[in-house]
Amino acid sequence: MTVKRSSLNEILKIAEILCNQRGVRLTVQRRKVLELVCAAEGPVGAYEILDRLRESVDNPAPPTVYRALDFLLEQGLIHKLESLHAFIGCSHPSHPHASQFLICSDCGGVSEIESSGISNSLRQAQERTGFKTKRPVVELLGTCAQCQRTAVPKE
Amino acid sequence: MTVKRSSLNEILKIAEILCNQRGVRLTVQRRKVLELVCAAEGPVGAYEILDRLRESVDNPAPPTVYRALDFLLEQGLIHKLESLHAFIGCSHPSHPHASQFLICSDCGGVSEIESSGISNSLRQAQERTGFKTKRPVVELLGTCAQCQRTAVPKE
DNA sequence: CCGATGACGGTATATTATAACATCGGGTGA
DNA sequence: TCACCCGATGTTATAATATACCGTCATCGG
Repeated sequence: MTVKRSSLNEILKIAEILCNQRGVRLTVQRRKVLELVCAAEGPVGAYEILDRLRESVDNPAPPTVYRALDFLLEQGLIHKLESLHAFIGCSHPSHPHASQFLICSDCGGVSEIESSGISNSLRQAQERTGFKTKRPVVELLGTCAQCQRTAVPKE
Repeated sequence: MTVKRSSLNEILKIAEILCNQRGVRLTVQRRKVLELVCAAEGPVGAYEILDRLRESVDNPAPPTVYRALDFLLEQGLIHKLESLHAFIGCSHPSHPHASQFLICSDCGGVSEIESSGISNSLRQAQERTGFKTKRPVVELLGTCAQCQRTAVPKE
């Protein structure tokens, strides 16, 4: 269910191809921001990206980062984690999809899952209500299996 | 599926009872903030609450509002809409539950639904992954049935 | 060449949220 | 009664997140 993360180079190559196919430009900044987001261990905030961008760009300002992030979001190359105000690389950008996120508050780790069960039930709810979803936000905040084992046994 | 919203007085009464049962204090500020959130047409931001609070409190500061909101969230009397940075009264505070929200970007309306299908599929995903959810965030951003009809027919 | 468009730089500021510390008030036990 | 604790509140300042706005530049199609 959990999707394996591709290597950075792989991701960048896919991104390049996708943008070409779609006739949109993966410019230097956009590419750099994508790289920073995907290279990160976990989710990264916009200002964290901004900081890391300082190493390769002269004096970047917030709009620079946000513009790139907006583009990458539109292209489905990254996701925004609303509950964390942070961004994370998409595990499988090649096809459009609705993802769900398991966010561990202990270790900070995030798993992107793509559960057909969840997608189906969401779709059914939409059919019942006539609501048309543009962007689904499904984020489960809690404790991952690993951290549950590591946790203090009693207390 | 959509839950009818109770009247303001009803809500306040229920809140009072619940807090008594739980041995927590629904103080004047907390009650006032709950009232403001529930009286609002749709979701309200913290600073919007702050503004409205000025009418009944001398010179309220952000922490006043956020503290009250935190309390109300803990007690399940309101919900936070992460994707809007806004708060909304809980439609059915009497029992613990996981809600989902349909957020219309056209009219700004929000429906709270409680779909067993969605809950079940989320639970299944948790069982598969061993993840333990403390707080689920399920927000569908899009267009409500009403606004789809109202929308420009072609374009 | 011209005009349109999209990307970018840069400044300022809006918006959302919390840190830190002082105070107050009500209950509890000595 | 008094000392004490603790939860709630007041107050100031600031952190963190996000966008408005405007000018410039490059590219592309006509």
